[in-house]
Amino acid sequence: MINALRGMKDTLFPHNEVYMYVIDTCTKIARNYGFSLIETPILEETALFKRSVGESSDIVGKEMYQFRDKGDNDVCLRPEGTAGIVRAFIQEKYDKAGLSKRFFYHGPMFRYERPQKGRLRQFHQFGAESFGEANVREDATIILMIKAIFEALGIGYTLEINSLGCPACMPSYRTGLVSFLESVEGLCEDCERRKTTNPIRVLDCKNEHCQTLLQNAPLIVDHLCSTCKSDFETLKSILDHFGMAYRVNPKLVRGLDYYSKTAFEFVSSEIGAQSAIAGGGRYDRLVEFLDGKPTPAVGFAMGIERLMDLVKMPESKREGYYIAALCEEALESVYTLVQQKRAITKVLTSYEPKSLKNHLKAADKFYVKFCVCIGEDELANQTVWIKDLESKEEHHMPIENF
RNA sequence: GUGGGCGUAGCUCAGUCGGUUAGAGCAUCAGGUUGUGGUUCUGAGGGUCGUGGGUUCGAUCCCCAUCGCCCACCCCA
Repeated sequence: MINALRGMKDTLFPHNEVYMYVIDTCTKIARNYGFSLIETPILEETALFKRSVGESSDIVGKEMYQFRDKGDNDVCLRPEGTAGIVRAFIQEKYDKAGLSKRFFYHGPMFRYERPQKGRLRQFHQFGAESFGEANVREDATIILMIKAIFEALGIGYTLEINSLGCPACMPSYRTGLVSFLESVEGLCEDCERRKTTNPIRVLDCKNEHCQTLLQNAPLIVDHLCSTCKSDFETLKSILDHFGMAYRVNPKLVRGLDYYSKTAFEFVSSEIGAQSAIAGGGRYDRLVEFLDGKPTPAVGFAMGIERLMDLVKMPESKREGYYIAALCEEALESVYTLVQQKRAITKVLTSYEPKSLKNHLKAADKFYVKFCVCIGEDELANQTVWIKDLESKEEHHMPIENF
């Protein structure tokens, strides 16, 4: 027997109903915010991710599904959505046109990791990217949009925000932090490694000993330039104004290299260790990193599988018909009726004549609203017998009126 | 890559301190006399006890290996 690859799942009913519900809800809200759908290829040139996500990140370093195709191109299954969209934005020359554009997307992403709760090798994200808008209100808008989505889906969460600074203030903070870290003795192995790869992440270490050593570490929020600082204040005041509760987490670092200024993460406490359900922020420099004209941008992505456990689905309703025969002679007219009715609504049937009791059981299991049967009496009178499975009302009607 | 846990019916799991026909619940199917569902009653089908090897008179149980799944670390959605 051949099974699906590790970390890759089939999605079947009723699980995929939840998936569709999430996508539909997100899509509707994103449209209200002026975003339009973009679809980019799942396979892209490896260089795209190396340059955008960053060589130093784990994603590029060890988690990419990378291979050579038959034309000897170095390609990758996309590990995240933003890079491809930025590529498309530039390829369409929207950067040169100086247009502001808002896109949303959803689909599979691939990372070669050990699967665990809330982590798959093929997983799905819904996300949105806004290009050309430097105003911090756009950052706030995106956070409020996610808030609207989670409220619509009935998902509880907490929001953490941070500012990562900009090219004016981040580099000097970073060197300051690194020299602080150099002065500290006894950091854990991971942190020693992070000192060079991603020093800010040291602040986020879960090792208690490290945390005590880091008590006096400099924090980026205390070293923001005046622009970043006032933007961060504006962001917070907008969130306050709209009743969006948040916690400033000065140690919040987005995993991907391209973020600047606003960084945020929506977290759920109900889904295991992988608790980030949405994350995003501003990435004003990514477009130029990918050879486009400098264009400010901000976006987010949410992990659909992580959401699916939390979604409260609306109650499903009985829908459609079950149409079946009580005797051999009725099979043909049943089959015809079924095909006719399927032009209008959901119809299930049985190819075998069975007892009324069996058909009712089947109809109930399929969760349709009406059970329709044709037997000897109905054939003789050219009628159908129809029962509403909710109200339990039943009656006959002429077959041509059905 | 590193830890820990687990593989017995379609699903969720019992169980055998190693002993003869391996169990339950749910699900499925068939019945409870004439054509009435979601509740109930009766019955049936369905398992090479993950795979391979070893120990033993005898292994689903003990040992080794292997594969797979889950959870956690790392990192992220």
